[in-house]
Amino acid sequence: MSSYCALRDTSFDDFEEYTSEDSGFEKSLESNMPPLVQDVPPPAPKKRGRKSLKDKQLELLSAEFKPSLGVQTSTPTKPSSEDSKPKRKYAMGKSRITRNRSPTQVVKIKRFRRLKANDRERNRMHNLNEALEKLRLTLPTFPEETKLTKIETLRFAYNYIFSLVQVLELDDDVQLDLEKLQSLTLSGERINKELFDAMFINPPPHFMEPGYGCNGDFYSSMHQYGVTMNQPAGYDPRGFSNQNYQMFRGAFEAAYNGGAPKTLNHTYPPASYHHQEVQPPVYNADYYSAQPQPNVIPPNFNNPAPYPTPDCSVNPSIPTLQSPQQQTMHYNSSFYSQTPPWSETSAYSDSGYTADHCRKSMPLQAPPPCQAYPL
DNA sequence: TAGGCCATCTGGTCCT
DNA sequence: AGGACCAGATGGCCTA
Repeated sequence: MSSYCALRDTSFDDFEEYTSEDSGFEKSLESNMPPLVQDVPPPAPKKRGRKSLKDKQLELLSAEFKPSLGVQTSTPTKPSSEDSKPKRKYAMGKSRITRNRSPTQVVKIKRFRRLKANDRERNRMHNLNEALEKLRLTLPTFPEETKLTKIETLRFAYNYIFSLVQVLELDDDVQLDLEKLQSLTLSGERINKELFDAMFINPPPHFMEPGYGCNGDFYSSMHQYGVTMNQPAGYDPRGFSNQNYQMFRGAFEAAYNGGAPKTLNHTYPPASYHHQEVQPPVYNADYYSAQPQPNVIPPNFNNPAPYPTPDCSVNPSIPTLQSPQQQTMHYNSSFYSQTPPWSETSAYSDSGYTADHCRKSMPLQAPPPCQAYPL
């Protein structure tokens, strides 16, 4: 994990600690202030974002605290205990910053701490963005090479995980590759990215009509597209036809094969599962690279049963993964940008259908938090 | 040029 | 006291 810090760990406050009794505070700043340089090179040049004010500020501070030639510039050492003077007792109500400080000194100290906080915040955001980038790379790749925005990445990740869980929960008696998927038609329409988008991810607004459980969801979309849903007694919205299941399964397998990480070791199920008494086995990437295993059902809120232990090491059926370049499914940005309809903050809630409504009208459950690919 | 996206700064709050 | 976290503000870059 890369990180950088524009300011050294040597804090102004520590520095202040052993100069607090130095009447020549300004002078000590000049001679003892740690150099304000970057320890580590900054991240790669950014495409966006304004030019950092940090550099200007640090330049100013550096100039202000720049040691003159011939002046000791190494980090000053704290005087030994023998040399230390008796501790001064400070007036009540005075902070370490304000005591014995001129207004100018207080301003400078606060400014220095502010710059340190800025640096920490910047580094924190870089770490956050780095984690988001890992998530972005975990998702199916984009032939168009359009970088997902942050919100798109998060929304698509949620949908993607949800979809994969749904696939795993379905019956697993169909083997379908991408070619077969692409040869299928639905209502006389060849499956293309627009139809895929509309069916699975981003149903058009006019599909958002009451009557199909959670409006805007996958099943509603399929129904709107004329998909015949099996509706046996005790209607289960997941029991759609075999052909439509094939399309669903194949589509997400294609995405799955195109974007699943290949080399990382992961643990699964999520940490929340560890709260249960049964200790689950550790799954590796091969497990997730393999075809969904029959009778291997991840626990959800309705099915907290223990995980079976797949023996991937001796399973010869693990398929060869497609590289992202081989993936032929095409998605555009809108594929990723929709708030999941089961989300509490979904735009669908504006139409009166909230996540709570979805839960009541559909037995589908949101997937458990997935930690298969730790960031 | 407006709007989206982003990085950064900033002050407040909470926690250790 | 100081760090982590958060959200609002600001301004730069890019695109339609």
